[in-house]
Amino acid sequence: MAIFIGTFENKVDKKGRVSVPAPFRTALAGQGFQGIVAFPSHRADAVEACGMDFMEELNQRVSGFDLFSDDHDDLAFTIFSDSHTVPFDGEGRAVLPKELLEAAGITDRAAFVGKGQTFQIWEPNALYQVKAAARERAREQRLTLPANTNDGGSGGGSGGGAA
Amino acid sequence: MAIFIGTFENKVDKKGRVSVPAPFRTALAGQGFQGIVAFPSHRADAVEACGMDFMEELNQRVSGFDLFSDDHDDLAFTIFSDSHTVPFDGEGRAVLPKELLEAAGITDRAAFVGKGQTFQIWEPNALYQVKAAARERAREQRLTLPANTNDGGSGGGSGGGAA
DNA sequence: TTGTGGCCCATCAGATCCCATGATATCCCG
DNA sequence: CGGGATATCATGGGATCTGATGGGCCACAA
Repeated sequence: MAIFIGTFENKVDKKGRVSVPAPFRTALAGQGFQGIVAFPSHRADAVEACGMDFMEELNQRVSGFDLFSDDHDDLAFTIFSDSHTVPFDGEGRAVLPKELLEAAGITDRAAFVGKGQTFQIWEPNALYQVKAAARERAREQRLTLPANTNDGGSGGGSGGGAA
Repeated sequence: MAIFIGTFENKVDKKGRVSVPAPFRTALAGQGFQGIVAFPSHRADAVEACGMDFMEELNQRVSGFDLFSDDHDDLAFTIFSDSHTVPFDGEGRAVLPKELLEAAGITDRAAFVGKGQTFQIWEPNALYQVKAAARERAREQRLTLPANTNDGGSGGGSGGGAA
C-alpha cells in the first residue's frame, strides 16, 4: 500500500487542474486506476484523498457486514456517496470537483499533505494555520515520538513546500 | 468486481430514458449482460441497482452457503422476484420500470449514488435530504471506518510500492 | 391503422489529451 | 570542486473526444 509523506503546494489553473505532487503520483503508480479518490473531510475544511486500492480495501471491509444490514447501508452510504474518482491527465494533474474545492475553500492554490495511507488537500493558508496550532500543542504537551527512528524529526515538520 | 463510487444526477426524458453515469457503465463493462438489475429498496424510497454479476453472486450465496441468515435468505428471494433487468440503449441509457420510478418518487430527474458493490437511484431532493442527515450523523458520531487488522503483517515495506 | 417501444443520428457542452515552455534539481565531466 | 548538460516537474493553452440529451424513424403488436 502506498504511503504519502510530506507537504506540497501547487497551483490550480483556470481549468481547475492541479498537479498532484510527483512523490504522491509515484506512490499511486502500479494501481489499476491512474488517479485519486477524493471526498470531503467531516472533521476539517479539507479534501481527503487516497488511491483506488484503498477504496477497494474499504469495500472489502464493508462487505464483511451482512449485505442489506443497517450497518452496511449506513457505512457504504457514508463512504461511497460523497467520493469522487479523479483521474490524472497525461501530466499527472487532477481536476477536483468544484463542490470539494468550495468545501475546502480552495481557489487558486492547493496544499497537499501526506497522512500515510491517505493525504489531504487544503487551502494553503488554512493548512499552515492548523499546522502551526498543532506544532504549538505538541510543544506544550511535550509530545515525543518513540525513539527508534533516525529520521523522524523531519517528518512532522514543515516539509519544504515549493515556495 | 468493480465498485460504484460517487453521486450523479441525470435527466429523465419524456420517453423515460436516463443516462446511466459513465463511471457506472465503465464499472459494468465486461459483464455478459450490458445493463443493470433494478429492484425496490425495502428500507428507503429509492431504487436499488447492481450489475448482473452481483445478482449471480447473490444467487450463489443464497443457494449454496450459509452466509445468509434466514431473514436474509427470505430477503434475497424477495429481491429476485421484484427485480427487473434493464438493458442499456446504444447511448448507455436505461428505461426504468414505471413501478420502480413511482415507488421512488422519481419524475423528471434521477440521482445515482454509488454504494460500493451496488448503487441506488433516488429522486434528487429526497436523496439530498437523506445525505445531509447521514453527514450530520457521521459528524456527530465520529463515524469511523472499521480498523483493518490484517494489513500490518505483510510489512510496511511492501517491496512493490517503489519509492 | 394506431400506439408503444427500440434504435439510430444530431447536437452542445464539458472533460480530456497533446504539445509547448520555463524553472529547478540532478548528474556527469573536466 | 565547479560548471555545464540533462532530466524531471509544474504549468499554460489549444485541439479533440466523450458524455449527456433530444428528436425522429422503423418495427412490432394490438
